[in-house]
Amino acid sequence: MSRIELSPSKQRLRLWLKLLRLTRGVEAELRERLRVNYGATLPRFDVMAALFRADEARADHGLTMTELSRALMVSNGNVTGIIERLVEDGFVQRRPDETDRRTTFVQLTEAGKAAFQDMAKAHEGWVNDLLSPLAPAEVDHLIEVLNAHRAARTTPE
Amino acid sequence: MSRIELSPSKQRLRLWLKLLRLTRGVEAELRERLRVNYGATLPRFDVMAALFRADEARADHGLTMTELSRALMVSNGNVTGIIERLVEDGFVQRRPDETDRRTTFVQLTEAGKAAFQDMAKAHEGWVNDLLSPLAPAEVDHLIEVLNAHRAARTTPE
DNA sequence: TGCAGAAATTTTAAGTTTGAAATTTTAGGC
DNA sequence: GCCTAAAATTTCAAACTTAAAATTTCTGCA
Repeated sequence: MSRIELSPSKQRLRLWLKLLRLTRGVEAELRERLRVNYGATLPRFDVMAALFRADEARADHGLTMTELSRALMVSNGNVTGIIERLVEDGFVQRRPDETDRRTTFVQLTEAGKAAFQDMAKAHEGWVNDLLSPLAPAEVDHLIEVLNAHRAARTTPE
Repeated sequence: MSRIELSPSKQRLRLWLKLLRLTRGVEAELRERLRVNYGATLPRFDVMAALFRADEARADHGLTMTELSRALMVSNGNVTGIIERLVEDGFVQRRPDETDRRTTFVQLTEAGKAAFQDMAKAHEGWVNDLLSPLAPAEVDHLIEVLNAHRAARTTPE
Protein backbone atom coordinates (compact mmCIF):
# COMPACT_ATOMS: atom_id res chain seq x y z
CA MET A 1 0.00 0.00 0.00
CA SER A 2 2.98 2.30 0.30
CA ARG A 3 3.22 4.88 -2.44
CA ILE A 4 6.24 6.29 -4.13
CA GLU A 5 7.09 9.77 -2.88
CA LEU A 6 6.01 12.34 -5.45
CA SER A 7 7.05 15.97 -5.78
CA PRO A 8 4.56 18.55 -4.47
CA SER A 9 3.98 19.59 -8.04
CA LYS A 10 3.09 16.07 -9.16
CA GLN A 11 0.90 15.59 -6.13
CA ARG A 12 -1.05 18.73 -6.90
CA LEU A 13 -1.50 17.49 -10.45
CA ARG A 14 -2.75 14.17 -9.12
CA LEU A 15 -5.17 16.00 -6.85
CA TRP A 16 -6.38 18.14 -9.72
CA LEU A 17 -7.14 15.11 -11.87
CA LYS A 18 -9.02 13.50 -9.01
CA LEU A 19 -11.01 16.65 -8.35
CA LEU A 20 -11.90 16.88 -12.02
CA ARG A 21 -13.03 13.29 -12.03
CA LEU A 22 -15.17 13.77 -8.98
CA THR A 23 -16.88 16.93 -10.17
CA ARG A 24 -17.44 15.56 -13.66
CA GLY A 25 -18.99 12.44 -12.26
CA VAL A 26 -21.28 14.31 -9.91
CA GLU A 27 -22.20 16.84 -12.58
CA ALA A 28 -23.04 14.10 -15.06
CA GLU A 29 -25.32 12.45 -12.55
CA LEU A 30 -27.00 15.72 -11.59
CA ARG A 31 -27.54 16.64 -15.24
CA GLU A 32 -29.11 13.26 -15.92
CA ARG A 33 -31.45 13.50 -12.95
CA LEU A 34 -32.49 17.06 -13.78
CA ARG A 35 -33.21 15.99 -17.32
CA VAL A 36 -35.20 12.88 -16.43
CA ASN A 37 -37.15 14.34 -13.53
CA TYR A 38 -37.67 17.93 -14.63
CA GLY A 39 -36.71 18.19 -18.28
CA ALA A 40 -34.20 20.80 -17.18
CA THR A 41 -30.52 21.33 -17.89
CA LEU A 42 -27.69 22.10 -15.51
CA PRO A 43 -26.92 25.58 -16.90
CA ARG A 44 -30.54 26.58 -16.57
CA PHE A 45 -30.63 25.30 -13.03
CA ASP A 46 -27.48 27.24 -12.19
CA VAL A 47 -28.90 30.46 -13.59
CA MET A 48 -32.14 30.00 -11.72
CA ALA A 49 -30.24 29.27 -8.52
CA ALA A 50 -28.28 32.49 -8.84
CA LEU A 51 -31.47 34.46 -9.46
CA PHE A 52 -33.25 32.79 -6.58
CA ARG A 53 -30.43 33.55 -4.19
CA ALA A 54 -30.38 37.16 -5.35
CA ASP A 55 -34.10 37.39 -4.84
CA GLU A 56 -33.75 36.15 -1.27
CA ALA A 57 -30.96 38.61 -0.52
CA ARG A 58 -32.75 41.68 -1.89
CA ALA A 59 -36.20 41.11 -3.23
CA ASP A 60 -36.19 44.14 -5.44
CA HIS A 61 -34.96 44.02 -8.98
CA GLY A 62 -33.00 40.83 -9.65
CA LEU A 63 -29.55 40.79 -11.18
CA THR A 64 -28.00 42.44 -14.18
CA MET A 65 -26.64 40.27 -16.96
CA THR A 66 -23.12 41.16 -15.92
CA GLU A 67 -23.69 40.25 -12.27
CA LEU A 68 -25.15 36.98 -13.44
CA SER A 69 -22.25 36.08 -15.71
CA ARG A 70 -19.77 36.94 -12.96
CA ALA A 71 -21.66 34.95 -10.35
CA LEU A 72 -21.63 31.89 -12.58
CA MET A 73 -18.15 32.49 -13.95
CA VAL A 74 -19.30 32.14 -17.53
CA SER A 75 -19.01 34.53 -20.46
CA ASN A 76 -21.56 37.28 -20.89
CA GLY A 77 -22.65 36.04 -24.30
CA ASN A 78 -23.40 32.70 -22.76
CA VAL A 79 -25.87 34.11 -20.26
CA THR A 80 -27.79 35.87 -23.04
CA GLY A 81 -28.75 32.58 -24.66
CA ILE A 82 -29.72 30.79 -21.49
CA ILE A 83 -31.84 33.70 -20.29
CA GLU A 84 -33.49 33.87 -23.68
CA ARG A 85 -34.70 30.30 -23.38
CA LEU A 86 -35.77 30.77 -19.76
CA VAL A 87 -37.80 33.81 -20.79
CA GLU A 88 -39.45 31.80 -23.55
CA ASP A 89 -40.48 29.23 -20.95
CA GLY A 90 -41.89 31.89 -18.67
CA PHE A 91 -39.45 31.26 -15.82
CA VAL A 92 -37.59 34.54 -16.08
CA GLN A 93 -38.50 38.11 -16.94
CA ARG A 94 -36.33 41.03 -18.01
CA ARG A 95 -36.81 44.54 -16.69
CA PRO A 96 -35.06 47.62 -18.01
CA ASP A 97 -33.08 49.86 -15.67
CA GLU A 98 -34.89 53.21 -15.65
CA THR A 99 -31.72 55.21 -15.11
CA ASP A 100 -29.27 53.31 -17.33
CA ARG A 101 -30.56 52.05 -20.62
CA ARG A 102 -27.56 49.78 -21.13
CA THR A 103 -28.54 47.63 -18.21
CA THR A 104 -31.13 44.88 -18.09
CA PHE A 105 -32.32 43.39 -14.83
CA VAL A 106 -33.33 39.77 -14.84
CA GLN A 107 -35.41 37.97 -12.25
CA LEU A 108 -37.41 34.81 -11.72
CA THR A 109 -41.14 34.92 -12.34
CA GLU A 110 -43.44 33.32 -9.78
CA ALA A 111 -43.55 30.25 -12.02
CA GLY A 112 -39.75 30.32 -12.13
CA LYS A 113 -39.46 30.50 -8.36
CA ALA A 114 -41.88 27.63 -7.89
CA ALA A 115 -40.12 25.50 -10.48
CA PHE A 116 -36.74 26.24 -8.96
CA GLN A 117 -37.78 25.47 -5.40
CA ASP A 118 -39.08 22.16 -6.59
CA MET A 119 -35.84 21.29 -8.31
CA ALA A 120 -33.64 22.69 -5.56
CA LYS A 121 -35.18 20.40 -2.98
CA ALA A 122 -34.45 17.36 -5.11
CA HIS A 123 -31.03 18.73 -6.04
CA GLU A 124 -29.96 19.04 -2.43
CA GLY A 125 -30.95 15.45 -1.84
CA TRP A 126 -29.03 14.28 -4.88
CA VAL A 127 -25.88 16.12 -3.87
CA ASN A 128 -26.17 14.73 -0.38
CA ASP A 129 -26.56 11.30 -1.88
CA LEU A 130 -23.69 11.60 -4.32
CA LEU A 131 -21.34 12.96 -1.67
CA SER A 132 -22.57 10.62 1.05
CA PRO A 133 -19.28 8.70 1.14
CA LEU A 134 -17.85 11.83 2.73
CA ALA A 135 -18.52 11.85 6.45
CA PRO A 136 -19.82 15.10 7.96
CA ALA A 137 -16.51 15.69 9.74
CA GLU A 138 -14.65 15.30 6.45
CA VAL A 139 -17.08 17.62 4.77
CA ASP A 140 -16.48 20.29 7.38
CA HIS A 141 -12.74 19.84 7.07
CA LEU A 142 -12.86 20.11 3.29
CA ILE A 143 -14.89 23.29 3.52
CA GLU A 144 -12.25 24.75 5.80
CA VAL A 145 -9.45 23.83 3.42
CA LEU A 146 -11.29 25.27 0.44
CA ASN A 147 -12.09 28.44 2.34
CA ALA A 148 -8.41 28.90 3.05
CA HIS A 149 -7.63 28.25 -0.60
CA ARG A 150 -10.08 30.87 -1.73
CA ALA A 151 -8.77 33.40 0.77
CA ALA A 152 -5.23 32.83 -0.47
CA ARG A 153 -6.24 33.17 -4.12
CA THR A 154 -8.25 36.33 -3.67
CA THR A 155 -5.79 38.15 -1.42
CA PRO A 156 -2.53 38.29 -3.38
CA GLU A 157 -0.98 41.05 -1.26
CA MET B 1 -16.36 33.81 13.16
CA SER B 2 -18.62 31.12 14.58
CA ARG B 3 -20.95 29.57 12.06
CA ILE B 4 -24.49 28.42 12.48
CA GLU B 5 -24.75 24.65 12.69
CA LEU B 6 -25.94 23.26 9.37
CA SER B 7 -27.41 19.85 8.62
CA PRO B 8 -25.06 17.33 6.98
CA SER B 9 -27.13 17.63 3.84
CA LYS B 10 -26.74 21.42 3.72
CA GLN B 11 -23.05 21.14 4.48
CA ARG B 12 -22.53 18.72 1.61
CA LEU B 13 -24.36 21.14 -0.66
CA ARG B 14 -22.10 23.95 0.53
CA LEU B 15 -19.06 21.81 -0.16
CA TRP B 16 -20.37 20.94 -3.60
CA LEU B 17 -20.81 24.60 -4.51
CA LYS B 18 -17.31 25.37 -3.29
CA LEU B 19 -15.83 22.49 -5.23
CA LEU B 20 -17.63 23.64 -8.35
CA ARG B 21 -16.31 27.15 -7.87
CA LEU B 22 -12.77 25.93 -7.40
CA THR B 23 -12.73 23.64 -10.40
CA ARG B 24 -14.46 26.17 -12.64
CA GLY B 25 -11.95 28.82 -11.69
CA VAL B 26 -8.95 26.59 -12.25
CA GLU B 27 -10.38 25.27 -15.51
CA ALA B 28 -11.03 28.79 -16.79
CA GLU B 29 -7.46 29.76 -16.03
CA LEU B 30 -6.01 26.62 -17.62
CA ARG B 31 -8.16 27.09 -20.72
CA GLU B 32 -6.99 30.68 -21.05
CA ARG B 33 -3.32 29.75 -20.72
CA LEU B 34 -3.60 26.86 -23.17
CA ARG B 35 -5.25 29.16 -25.66
CA VAL B 36 -2.77 32.02 -25.29
CA ASN B 37 0.39 29.94 -25.16
CA TYR B 38 -0.45 27.04 -27.45
CA GLY B 39 -3.60 27.91 -29.35
CA ALA B 40 -5.09 24.78 -27.84
CA THR B 41 -8.34 24.03 -26.05
CA LEU B 42 -8.96 22.11 -22.85
CA PRO B 43 -10.92 19.26 -24.48
CA ARG B 44 -8.15 18.75 -27.00
CA PHE B 45 -5.58 18.69 -24.25
CA ASP B 46 -7.63 16.18 -22.29
CA VAL B 47 -7.93 13.88 -25.28
CA MET B 48 -4.23 14.11 -26.02
CA ALA B 49 -3.44 13.41 -22.37
CA ALA B 50 -5.55 10.26 -22.42
CA LEU B 51 -3.88 9.09 -25.63
CA PHE B 52 -0.43 9.88 -24.29
CA ARG B 53 -1.05 7.95 -21.10
CA ALA B 54 -2.35 5.01 -23.10
CA ASP B 55 0.71 5.12 -25.30
CA GLU B 56 2.97 4.97 -22.26
CA ALA B 57 1.06 2.05 -20.78
CA ARG B 58 1.02 -0.07 -23.95
CA ALA B 59 2.78 1.40 -26.92
CA ASP B 60 0.88 -0.65 -29.44
CA HIS B 61 -2.33 0.53 -30.95
CA GLY B 62 -3.75 3.46 -28.97
CA LEU B 63 -7.32 3.56 -27.72
CA THR B 64 -10.67 2.87 -29.27
CA MET B 65 -13.21 5.66 -29.47
CA THR B 66 -15.26 3.98 -26.75
CA GLU B 67 -12.29 3.62 -24.41
CA LEU B 68 -11.53 7.27 -24.99
CA SER B 69 -15.03 8.50 -24.27
CA ARG B 70 -15.20 6.39 -21.11
CA ALA B 71 -11.79 7.59 -19.91
CA LEU B 72 -12.84 11.21 -20.32
CA MET B 73 -16.41 10.66 -19.14
CA VAL B 74 -17.88 12.38 -22.17
CA SER B 75 -20.35 11.14 -24.78
CA ASN B 76 -19.12 9.09 -27.70
CA GLY B 77 -20.38 11.56 -30.26
CA ASN B 78 -18.37 14.24 -28.54
CA VAL B 79 -15.10 12.40 -29.01
CA THR B 80 -15.76 11.99 -32.73
CA GLY B 81 -15.63 15.73 -33.33
CA ILE B 82 -12.58 16.43 -31.21
CA ILE B 83 -10.62 13.60 -32.81
CA GLU B 84 -11.67 14.85 -36.23
CA ARG B 85 -10.06 18.22 -35.59
CA LEU B 86 -6.97 16.67 -34.04
CA VAL B 87 -6.56 14.49 -37.11
CA GLU B 88 -6.88 17.54 -39.36
CA ASP B 89 -4.07 19.16 -37.41
CA GLY B 90 -1.88 16.08 -37.74
CA PHE B 91 -1.73 15.35 -34.02
CA VAL B 92 -3.72 12.14 -34.10
CA GLN B 93 -4.14 9.26 -36.50
CA ARG B 94 -6.83 6.64 -36.82
CA ARG B 95 -6.11 2.98 -37.47
CA PRO B 96 -8.69 0.35 -38.27
CA ASP B 97 -8.92 -2.81 -36.21
CA GLU B 98 -8.04 -5.69 -38.53
CA THR B 99 -10.31 -8.15 -36.81
CA ASP B 100 -13.31 -5.95 -36.03
CA ARG B 101 -14.33 -3.43 -38.62
CA ARG B 102 -16.60 -1.59 -36.19
CA THR B 103 -13.64 -0.47 -34.13
CA THR B 104 -11.26 2.40 -34.80
CA PHE B 105 -8.03 2.80 -32.89
CA VAL B 106 -6.79 6.27 -32.28
CA GLN B 107 -3.29 7.33 -31.31
CA LEU B 108 -1.03 10.35 -31.16
CA THR B 109 1.30 10.96 -34.08
CA GLU B 110 4.91 11.88 -33.33
CA ALA B 111 3.94 15.51 -33.81
CA GLY B 112 1.06 14.97 -31.42
CA LYS B 113 3.31 13.45 -28.78
CA ALA B 114 5.80 16.28 -29.06
CA ALA B 115 3.09 18.93 -28.88
CA PHE B 116 1.49 17.25 -25.90
CA GLN B 117 4.70 16.89 -23.94
CA ASP B 118 5.34 20.55 -24.44
CA MET B 119 1.93 21.51 -23.16
CA ALA B 120 1.93 18.96 -20.37
CA LYS B 121 5.07 20.41 -18.86
CA ALA B 122 3.55 23.87 -18.77
CA HIS B 123 0.22 22.47 -17.62
CA GLU B 124 1.77 20.78 -14.59
CA GLY B 125 3.38 24.07 -13.62
CA TRP B 126 0.11 25.94 -14.00
CA VAL B 127 -1.81 23.46 -11.87
CA ASN B 128 0.91 23.60 -9.25
CA ASP B 129 0.67 27.36 -9.34
CA LEU B 130 -3.12 27.53 -9.19
CA LEU B 131 -3.30 25.04 -6.33
CA SER B 132 -0.30 26.45 -4.51
CA PRO B 133 -2.43 27.79 -1.64
CA LEU B 134 -2.88 24.14 -0.70
CA ALA B 135 0.08 22.96 1.36
CA PRO B 136 1.61 19.59 0.42
CA ALA B 137 0.23 17.99 3.57
CA GLU B 138 -3.25 19.23 2.72
CA VAL B 139 -2.85 17.96 -0.81
CA ASP B 140 -1.94 14.50 0.44
CA HIS B 141 -4.86 14.54 2.83
CA LEU B 142 -7.28 15.58 0.11
CA ILE B 143 -6.05 12.82 -2.16
CA GLU B 144 -6.68 10.33 0.63
CA VAL B 145 -10.20 11.60 1.17
CA LEU B 146 -11.00 11.52 -2.55
CA ASN B 147 -9.57 8.03 -2.86
CA ALA B 148 -11.87 6.87 -0.09
CA HIS B 149 -14.78 8.60 -1.78
CA ARG B 150 -14.08 6.89 -5.05
CA ALA B 151 -13.73 3.51 -3.38
CA ALA B 152 -17.08 3.99 -1.66
CA ARG B 153 -18.82 5.05 -4.90
CA THR B 154 -17.45 2.22 -7.00
CA THR B 155 -18.03 -0.54 -4.47
CA PRO B 156 -21.74 -0.41 -3.69
CA GLU B 157 -21.92 -3.89 -2.15
C1' DT C 1 -27.00 -21.09 -41.98
C1' DG C 2 -29.88 -17.31 -40.75
C1' DC C 3 -31.23 -13.87 -37.87
C1' DA C 4 -32.19 -11.18 -33.67
C1' DG C 5 -29.83 -8.46 -30.70
C1' DA C 6 -25.68 -6.31 -29.09
C1' DA C 7 -21.72 -3.39 -29.84
C1' DA C 8 -18.85 0.52 -31.94
C1' DT C 9 -19.20 4.42 -34.15
C1' DT C 10 -21.12 8.44 -36.63
C1' DT C 11 -24.73 11.56 -37.50
C1' DT C 12 -28.08 14.86 -36.13
C1' DA C 13 -30.52 18.45 -33.62
C1' DA C 14 -30.54 21.31 -29.89
C1' DG C 15 -28.21 23.58 -26.43
C1' DT C 16 -23.99 25.35 -24.15
C1' DT C 17 -19.66 27.84 -24.22
C1' DT C 18 -16.11 30.87 -25.51
C1' DG C 19 -13.70 35.00 -27.28
C1' DA C 20 -14.07 38.69 -30.23
C1' DA C 21 -16.52 42.09 -32.71
C1' DA C 22 -20.36 45.17 -32.90
C1' DT C 23 -23.90 48.11 -30.73
C1' DT C 24 -25.79 51.16 -27.62
C1' DT C 25 -25.44 54.07 -23.82
C1' DT C 26 -23.15 56.48 -20.18
C1' DA C 27 -19.41 59.13 -17.88
C1' DG C 28 -15.76 62.33 -17.59
C1' DG C 29 -12.56 65.67 -19.19
C1' DC C 30 -11.98 69.83 -21.76
C1' DG D 1 -21.82 71.15 -24.95
C1' DC D 2 -18.54 67.78 -27.40
C1' DC D 3 -15.86 63.77 -27.71
C1' DT D 4 -13.30 59.89 -26.31
C1' DA D 5 -13.15 56.06 -23.36
C1' DA D 6 -15.49 52.88 -20.63
C1' DA D 7 -19.39 49.92 -19.58
C1' DA D 8 -23.43 46.65 -20.55
C1' DT D 9 -25.15 43.86 -23.60
C1' DT D 10 -25.89 41.31 -27.89
C1' DT D 11 -24.29 39.13 -31.99
C1' DC D 12 -21.36 36.02 -34.28
C1' DA D 13 -18.45 32.11 -35.63
C1' DA D 14 -16.37 28.21 -34.05
C1' DA D 15 -15.96 24.64 -30.92
C1' DC D 16 -17.83 21.63 -27.47
C1' DT D 17 -21.52 18.72 -25.46
C1' DT D 18 -25.34 15.79 -24.95
C1' DA D 19 -28.99 12.37 -26.00
C1' DA D 20 -31.08 9.99 -29.42
C1' DA D 21 -31.35 8.02 -33.92
C1' DA D 22 -29.07 5.78 -37.64
C1' DT D 23 -25.42 2.82 -39.57
C1' DT D 24 -22.38 -0.81 -39.82
C1' DT D 25 -20.52 -4.90 -38.09
C1' DC D 26 -20.24 -8.70 -35.10
C1' DT D 27 -21.99 -12.58 -31.93
C1' DG D 28 -24.64 -16.15 -30.35
C1' DC D 29 -28.05 -19.22 -30.83
C1' DA D 30 -31.84 -21.87 -32.87
